[in-house]
Amino acid sequence: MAADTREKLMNEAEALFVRRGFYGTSINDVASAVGVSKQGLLHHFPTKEKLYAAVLQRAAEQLRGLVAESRESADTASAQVAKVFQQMSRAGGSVPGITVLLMRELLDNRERIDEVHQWFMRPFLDDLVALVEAAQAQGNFQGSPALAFVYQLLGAIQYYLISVPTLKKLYTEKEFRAHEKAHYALLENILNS
Amino acid sequence: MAADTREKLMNEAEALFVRRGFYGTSINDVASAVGVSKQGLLHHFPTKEKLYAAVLQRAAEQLRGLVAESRESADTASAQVAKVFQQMSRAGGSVPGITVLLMRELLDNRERIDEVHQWFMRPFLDDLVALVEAAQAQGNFQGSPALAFVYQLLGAIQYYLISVPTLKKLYTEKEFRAHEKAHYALLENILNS
DNA sequence: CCAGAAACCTACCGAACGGTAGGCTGATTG
DNA sequence: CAATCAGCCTACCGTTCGGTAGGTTTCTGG
Repeated sequence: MAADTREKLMNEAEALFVRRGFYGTSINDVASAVGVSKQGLLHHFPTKEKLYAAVLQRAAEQLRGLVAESRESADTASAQVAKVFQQMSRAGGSVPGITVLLMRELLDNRERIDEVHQWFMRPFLDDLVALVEAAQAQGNFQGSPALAFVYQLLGAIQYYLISVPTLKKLYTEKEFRAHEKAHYALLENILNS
Repeated sequence: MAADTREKLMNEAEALFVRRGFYGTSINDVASAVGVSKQGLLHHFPTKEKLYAAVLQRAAEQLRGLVAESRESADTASAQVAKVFQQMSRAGGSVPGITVLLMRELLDNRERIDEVHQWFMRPFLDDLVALVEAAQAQGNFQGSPALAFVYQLLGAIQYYLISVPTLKKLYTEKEFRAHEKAHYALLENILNS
């Protein structure tokens, strides 16, 4: 039951950090959403930063897990790359939330030195770059260095993902659907180069 | 002097909202950074939201101004499009800050209804789409609807921009320079299609 | 020259923040 | 069976938050 509460706290914290960011989320909100007092939370995570770090760490592991999964489920390197980015770009599942967390990290940690920040991005980027380089060695994705290629895709995918709620408000249902379709077609096009 | 203080407050507020976001910025910080008491600030902007809205509005106007400028300085539609995105992707100037503001808006306003939010994005997007459609009518940027094309570029550019501080920490100076060069080359490539 | 508005101040408020102190309870274990 | 300890609680602390009340100075137009 202990690990259960801990996990519930992390789930709720992730959801709230995603929605409102680190400063916009209070540990009281997290705790009461789980049905636990603030001090119950502080028993598991002694400070708010520790809670945030735990959420980030788990998210980073999930991202790397996504790469590992794709590596197993497809045989050619280019298919593996396509699989990873397809998984990331689909709106269902836990990836969009992690995407928002990652973007918030990029925005918030622009100046302060944060060791958490480094292991959050670096291994994931390294995995992706290695995968793309393997595909390039087999003749795919020519024309740009692997990191630039990865970044182009990450940017297009994640920017679109965080824009979805806004786009739904800005455009009619029909317009949005058309844009959604065109967006995925454009990604497919890049992934088949 | 009155308008002067007001402008200084908006400048400082923009810088702090960019660095720490809405929740992470206190009106006290903004005021004392300008050398004014908190109530001096509240005289010009009666609530924190009003201050934030004023900053957003000005940023939106600057973005539209960027499009208007580019429209005058280049003759062909495709050259105008290229000019806009080149201006946006260069790190100097005020665009990166606005970019961060815009991304924070996308992240924070995912659920709450915010009329401010709408005019912040919509006119800028409409301008860009119109420009791209004009270029498409002359044979450029084929293959994707204008909005999807715009979004691909916005995503790649803005995601890279907010990543720069992190990338500088993750990679060596030499690696970063190489990535930077490859990134701009990739953008050029898209803009010449 | 003077009335009034604009600009800015000190003092204060209630609420919410992250965090500490210390107690209770039920399961584990020597 | 006693001791421990994780798990969780109530009560409280100092600080900071956005915002109000009300006064003072400075600029400005008739």
